[in-house]
Amino acid sequence: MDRYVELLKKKGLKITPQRLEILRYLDENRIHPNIERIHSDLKKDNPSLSKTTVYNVIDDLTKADLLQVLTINRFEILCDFKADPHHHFLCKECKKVYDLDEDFNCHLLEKIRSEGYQVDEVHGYFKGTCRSCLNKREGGK
Amino acid sequence: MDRYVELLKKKGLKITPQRLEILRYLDENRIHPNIERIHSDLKKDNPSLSKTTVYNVIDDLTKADLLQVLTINRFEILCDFKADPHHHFLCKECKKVYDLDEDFNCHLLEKIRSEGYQVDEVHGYFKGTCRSCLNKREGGK
DNA sequence: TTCAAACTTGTAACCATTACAAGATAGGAA
DNA sequence: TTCCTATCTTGTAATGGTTACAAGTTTGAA
Repeated sequence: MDRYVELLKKKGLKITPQRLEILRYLDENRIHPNIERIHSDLKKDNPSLSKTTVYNVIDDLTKADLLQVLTINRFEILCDFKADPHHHFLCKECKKVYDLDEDFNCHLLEKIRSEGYQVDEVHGYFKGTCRSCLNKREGGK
Repeated sequence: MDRYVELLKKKGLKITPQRLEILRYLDENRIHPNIERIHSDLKKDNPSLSKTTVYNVIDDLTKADLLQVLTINRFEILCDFKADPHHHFLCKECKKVYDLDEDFNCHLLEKIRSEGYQVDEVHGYFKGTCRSCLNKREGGK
């Protein structure tokens, strides 16, 4: 059985071509695309795809914990296929968002849990300038 | 000299009553208010205060590194008087944002710096349920 | 095969944020 | 102190991403 069909079934969601396409797209394109990007890319193969559907599907899949939505900046919603939880680096020059695969070894998390908070999500957003943009600056001198 | 006048002067910003009021308000009310809340609270003493001014001042003060803007959720901009950098916990039930004063002891930060990234900001957003809401649940049983 | 619930689509509405222009203010220079 | 210009504040209008809605379609269980 198709990997994405299985994911949807496991969550009790109906199998639709739109959901499968969006899941596959996000799994195969780990570029943290915004809604506009997802819509315009998938429209190429499915011209009738509505932007409203992209919003709806992203909502459904996020609620089902198959995706996560990044709020790393206030200008757009970025979508991220959620395999393992991981953190993110936003380059303020080229606006690219990089995955940080390693977990931060986090004392604070244990501490706030011990204080009685129930922690469901941990988002680490690092912002600055990526190596590629730093190199360009050097080169430009 | 007034503390807030000093802050603005240090950053080369003009001293205006609106900027002073907003700075003072955010310093004295560490509740991570959104634009609407800041505007409606300050309007009480200054009825002519425009919401556009609130937006402008928040922008200016953020650029001057006197404030930070939280993008902990995608529904609103929350403003935070920036003393020391610190992280945040969002309770998904009562929507309150708590300050986490302790730094997370972060290996990942050192690691990505060592890989050549220039890191200017670290935002830690923890989400879940706060103790107060957990207690209410227990009590409600 | 049937059928109700759920999903997709397009359009219209919403509303937070931004753009803009006119008037007011701050603060350095004379 | 007065003047003058750059900057700031204000209200209104425009923008554009997101959501609401209703009609038509599809899914999947019976």
